[in-house]
Order: sequence, then structure tokens, then C-alpha cells
Amino acid sequence: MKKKITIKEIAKILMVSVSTVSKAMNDSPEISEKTKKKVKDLAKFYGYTPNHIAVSLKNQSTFNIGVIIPDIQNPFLAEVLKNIEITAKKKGYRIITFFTDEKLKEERESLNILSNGMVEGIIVCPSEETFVEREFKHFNNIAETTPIVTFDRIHKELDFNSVSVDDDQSILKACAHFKENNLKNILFVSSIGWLSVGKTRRRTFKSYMETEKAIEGETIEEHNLDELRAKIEARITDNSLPKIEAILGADIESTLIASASISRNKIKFIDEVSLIGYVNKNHNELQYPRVSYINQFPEKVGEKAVDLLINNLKEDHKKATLEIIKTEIVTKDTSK
Amino acid sequence: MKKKITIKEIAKILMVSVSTVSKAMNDSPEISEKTKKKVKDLAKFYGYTPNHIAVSLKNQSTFNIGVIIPDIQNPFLAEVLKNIEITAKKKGYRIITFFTDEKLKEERESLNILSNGMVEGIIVCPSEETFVEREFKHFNNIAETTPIVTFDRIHKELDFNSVSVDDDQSILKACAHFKENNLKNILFVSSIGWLSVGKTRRRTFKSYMETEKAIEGETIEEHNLDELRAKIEARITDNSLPKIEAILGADIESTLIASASISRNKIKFIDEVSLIGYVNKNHNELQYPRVSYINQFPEKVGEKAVDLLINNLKEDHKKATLEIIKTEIVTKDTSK
DNA sequence: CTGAAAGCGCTTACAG
DNA sequence: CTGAAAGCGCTTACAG
Repeated sequence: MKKKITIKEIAKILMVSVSTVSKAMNDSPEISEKTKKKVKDLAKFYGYTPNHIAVSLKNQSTFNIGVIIPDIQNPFLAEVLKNIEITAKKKGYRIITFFTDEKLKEERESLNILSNGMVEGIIVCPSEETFVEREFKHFNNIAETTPIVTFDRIHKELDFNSVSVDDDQSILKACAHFKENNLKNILFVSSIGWLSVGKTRRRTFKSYMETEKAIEGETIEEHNLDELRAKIEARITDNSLPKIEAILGADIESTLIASASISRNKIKFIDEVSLIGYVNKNHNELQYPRVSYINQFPEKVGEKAVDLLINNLKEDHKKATLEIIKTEIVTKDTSK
Repeated sequence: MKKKITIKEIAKILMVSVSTVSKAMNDSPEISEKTKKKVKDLAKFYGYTPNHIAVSLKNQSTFNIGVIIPDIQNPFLAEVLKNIEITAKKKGYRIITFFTDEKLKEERESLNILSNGMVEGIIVCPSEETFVEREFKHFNNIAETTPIVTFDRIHKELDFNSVSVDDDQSILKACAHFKENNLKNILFVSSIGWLSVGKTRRRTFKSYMETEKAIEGETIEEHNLDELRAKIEARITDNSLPKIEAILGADIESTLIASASISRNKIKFIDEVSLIGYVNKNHNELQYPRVSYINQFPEKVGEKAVDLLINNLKEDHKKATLEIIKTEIVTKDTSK
């Protein structure tokens, strides 16, 4: 493997100083056009490009933004990530992405590495384990030296600029949607009861059901997807119980399972049962039936997160801003 | 924002030299236990961690691997990426990921940035535009100084270590599967005719059909997904034409659309039509019906790519190795 | 217009 | 066992 050529070697070949080469490469007005051309031509010939690590160290700035994501396989997070990248690039920043697999340990490592001079600031969706353990110190340590923006998952101890989705409103809007259509027996299904976001979604559902006396709410929560499917199918085909008129899926998996269970048992959508849930937007459009869903606007989440971080870079933040993205119910084939 | 503390400042506080602090932090045997403790305690107190950029510059090694991916929304690529990260981490490397959005320009930029000292080597899935333009020079330039491993998409001008999937065999295996089940009229559907991988899949399908006189092959290719669906539905419901007995989907989108079209028109899977295609494995398991699919083993692709790169780091490569991952047909609900 | 010098934050061969 | 010095590849204030 050839070594990359450096400014020093170019200087030697051209018999000029290192400073002259550096200035010429950076188009400094101090340097004559003639010298600039000479330097640039040789640089091109040898395929010289400045060493980024050296430039970063010297300038004490990297134009990198760190992004920490629990799981790329999650379509919502993948779409947020994509938009973080697009927005960052527009503003002249690159992103360096780490994945935590929902683990606290990996999150801590990622934060450490990124904050050691690799990036100007960090956008992070905290891992599930972080919430389970209620362990937030590592964020605060890092935040003293590196600006942090969190997204999607919030907690009162996470006192940073953050962007999240109006989760309560999403669930309430779905329930209200069912109510408007006069649906009385509503089943809440979830495979993420253990996840904090799963807990709040269930809590919101239940509290709605308590205030609405005319409507009955039931819940099925099960982490094992096969069992979840078995339980859902058992419930929707049990004629000895009140008929389920609507299902609310708390996550992509449970929504898919509910949709499949209904289809498999030849139950008719809308006529017999309605369904609203969370979906992979790209795929949902292609499926039959297309499930009515809660749109969380991942584009907006990503864009806003970058905005908050970059503003934060310029002026030290005083008070944490919390941006909340409004969601909407998108009606497709599984509900009126 | 507080500045991060440096070795120099710790040295000053402790009234020892910078070298002593550095050696103590790195547990050098040259340093007494007493001094080590003193240094480490203070380092901990001030939250000192070594500046990665400086260490990289000094050591001329970063323990970073660059990864360049056309699109994270592609479930296959996302899964490969995940496994690249897992494998790299196991071997003590971090990954820095860039996305090209299938654009040549972005690919070129990503390669430039990564090769300027940021990483030890680069794993890349070349963008579609790169193939369309037949423009591979940028790879060769970079490859002189930075080891490159390509994956998933190959081309004879891309003379690097690479891992790819046995695409021809996949299509042939699916065709053979249909043949074994005595299916005569086979429809190949694709939304990626413009993509090189789409072209080879079609070509392979067609050549199989030519050799098998007893079987009829038809193809529908259409980039616009709504139109693709319209065309597929028109064909499978047209009774004036020979009945389609099996469908082969050339990509995730066309496979989903074919499955949905069949369901929407109440055509029975297996009895009336069989379907094999490419799927998002995680979601496919939850859907009804679960589509029979071609498993490309993204785990293996990711792991192998990292292996090849890391071996390449150690000994300069002489001749490019091409690893081919064998695929398999996984039978689910849409075929025998 | 060009160059010598200092320095970004580290590591390490060498001297003591 | 500790420290002074050189250097990784750059940039830039300063001198000439």
C-alpha cells in the first residue's frame, strides 16, 4: 500500500516551504497565482488531499456530528437517521453513526468515543436499557464538553435540547378516530410493553378508556411474537366474548400481526373490525390491505434535531428546548 | 461549554511531565504504581479521556473502518451494515458510515473523506449511478493508499476483495423450484429493471426460460410502483391469456406488490398461483401470507466483508479474492 | 509574496 | 523511575 503524500513532501519537491504549500492549497491571497498553480498541479498529480485528522486537530473542529441510534432495523429510526444525514450534509456537516443495540454499555462507549474530539456535537436516541436502569449520568458528563440533542425518547433527567413525537396525542387521536366511527370494543395490542414508549402508549390508552364510559378497552401485551399472534387470534375469534370492533397496534410488529391475524381469519376490515397502528410507511403502501397508521413524520424529527444541534453549537444553550412534532392519523384500507 | 482537559494540564497540576502522564495513563511499566495512581485519580476526577484525533494522528492508526452504503432504507443493506458493525466491534474496530443515496458524487466524496486518514480501510457497496456511468476511477485512486472491500455489487473493473451473493443461482433455484412443482407459466416482476442487479436477474430468468422449452416465461418491469401494480393485476386477472401459475419477484417492492395483488383479487396461493421473491425477513414472518423467499444471508455478507478487510490490513493483498455467499429458497405460505 | 516558528494533543525513543 | 525532545500533518500569526 502506498503512503499518502503529505504537504511536507510536496514542499520538498517544489523547493518551497511547508507554509507556502498549505496556503496555496487553501487559496490564501498571500500566495501568487503562479505558485498556487505550481502547487496545485503537483498536488493533483500525486493525488494529494489534506489529512483530515491533522486538519481537525489543528483547527480544533471536525465538522462531524455524531449520531447514536439504538437499532437501524427500526424503520422509524432509519428514516430519522436518513434525514439527519441529509440535513447535516446541507449545512456542511458529516455524520458519524454508532449503533447501541439498545444497550447501555454500548451507548456509554459510543458517547465516550465521539466526545473525544471526533465530533462537534451528538444527536442521540437513548437506548432502552438506559431507561430501564434509569442511568443518565454518562450523558451529563459528556454534555459538559459536547453539545447533546436527544430525540424520540425523553426523560426528565435528560435535560437537553430534544425532539420528540407527540406520543400521547397519537394514541388519543387514534382512539378518538374509533369513537367517531362508533366503535365500542377496542383492543390495544403491543409487543413492546417492556419498553418505556410501550408503557406510555398503554397508559394513555387505558386512561382514555376510563374517561370514555361508553367504550370498552382491552389490552394484549406479549413480547414473544408467536405468542402475541396466538393471543390476538384467540381473542378475535372467540365468539363467547364481546366482539372486538377495533384494534390499536402499539408498534410495527403488533400492527402487522394484528393485520395478518384478521386477514387469516377472514374477518372483514371496516365492516367487522378496524385497525390503526404503526407501520413501515414504504412497505405499507405496497401491502394489501394498507393499514391505517399514525404518521410520526421522521423527516421532521431528523431535520429538527440537526437544527437544534447546530444552533446549540453557535451559542451556548441556556435552557433546554423541547420540540414536539405533531402526529397525524393516515386513513388507509383498515379503517373509515 | 467547558473545554476538555488535556494531558498537559494534568501534568501541570501534578507538577510532573507530559510524558509521565501519558505513560501513566497507558499503564506503561516504566512508571511507578504510585505515580500511576496519582495520575489516574486526577484524570478520573477531571473526566479526562485521551483525544482520539490526536492519538490517531500520532499513531497513524485510527481503528476505524469506513462503510459506504447506498441506502439504509434497503432492509438487506441495513442488515449487512448491522453485521459489519457487530463483527468490526468484535475485532476492535469502530465503523464510520456514510450513505450515498445511490449517487456517484456522494460516493466519491465519501471515499475522499474516509481515505484522508479517518479510517484504516473501507467497505463499500458501490452506488447504482457508479454502474450506470461505468465510472470506477475514484475507487482505484483511493485503493492505492487505503484497502477497499466491495460487497453485493460486482463489476470486472472493481478489482478488489469482495463479497457478493450468488444472484444467478438464486434466480435459477427459484425457477427450478417452480419447475419441480410443475408450474408452467411463470411471470417475472421487477421494479428495478434499471438497476444492474435487476438486469442480471431478468437476464438469468430469461435464459432459464429459453432452455426450458416446456415452461413459458413472461416479464413485467416497471419503475413506477403504482403502474407496476396495475400491470400485474391486469395480467393475473386477464382470462383471455394463459393463466399465470407462478410469480418470481425480483426485489422487495415487486414481491410485496405481487403478493398484495394476488390477495386483493382473491386468487389462492399455491392452488392457483405460487410466489417466490425477495423480502424484508423480519416483517415477512409477521405477515399473512408469509411469502416464500430467497435468503441472501446478510449476516454472512457483513461478517465476511469485515474479515476480508482486516486480513487485507495485515498483509498487502496480491490478488483480489471474490467470496460468494450461497443463497437458499425458504418456503413459506406462497409456494409448495 | 515567502518562510520560520509555534502549536493542536498526543506518544515514544532516548538520556539521565 | 522521570523528563526533554522530536514528531504525527497540518494551519496561521508574525517577520522579512
